[in-house]
Amino acid sequence: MTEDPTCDHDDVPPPPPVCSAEVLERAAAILRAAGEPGRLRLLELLAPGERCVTELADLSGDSLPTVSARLRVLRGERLLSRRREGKHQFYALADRHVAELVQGVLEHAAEEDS
Amino acid sequence: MTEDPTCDHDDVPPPPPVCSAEVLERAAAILRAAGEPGRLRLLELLAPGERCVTELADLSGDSLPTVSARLRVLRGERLLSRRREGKHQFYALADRHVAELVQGVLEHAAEEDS
DNA sequence: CAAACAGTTGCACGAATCATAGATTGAGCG
DNA sequence: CGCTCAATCTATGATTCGTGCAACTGTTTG
Repeated sequence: MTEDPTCDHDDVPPPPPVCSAEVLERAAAILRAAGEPGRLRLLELLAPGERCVTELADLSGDSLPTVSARLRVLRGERLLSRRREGKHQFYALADRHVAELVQGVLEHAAEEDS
Repeated sequence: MTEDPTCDHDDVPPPPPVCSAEVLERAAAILRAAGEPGRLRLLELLAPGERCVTELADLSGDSLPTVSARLRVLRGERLLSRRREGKHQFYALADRHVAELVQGVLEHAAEEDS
């Protein structure tokens, strides 16, 4: 916690960038929401297009309350949008930004499968 | 868990994509590692270039053991690389993929600051 | 070799998280 | 109106996670 890092560096390379704490918290929340296998699978299933909850439960093989809870978290972080049609509730990825994020991490994980 | 989703869909829009469970788990682990404000801040601080642990502790304002633990998690998920020089341990982002991921989420979070 | 500095690790505690089951709301249909 | 299906909400229990404190490893210097 010293003001001078005590490092032998005479040339402190780049200045501290640091972005606001709120943005940091928001970004972390988004990552954490997607950082669970069950929820990430839902995002993957929604990549091609919207789905209703029952479909998602069927495709993922998880119980309906569980899927609903996962969707709730994802929507809470604004990663998903919701649309009502009859007695079905259709979920979809919120925007292209989300789609790219998911696709990016999935690719990266697939590459370094080692 | 019925074979037919019971939805009124006669045209099941796109076929299920689904990627392997291991890849899903890996990707989730990566996201979860970055999905904590403290660790995300470290990633942000490392974006311009490598830093030693003491520097990072000083810049972030957190205790040295805390920073070390955070770095340990990030390196465990292969988000960081480590280099030894004298009695200093230098950490850096593992590859450009990580840098893009961090930058992407940070931008997205900054935009929808609403 | 001993001292000082840079980092790491082990342990315990408090906090947040996730899955399960059961009750509940809400929308269509006979 | 009563029934059924779709989905969400509530409460509980187990687990994981992050941090602080202290002890320890490893490296340089006198």
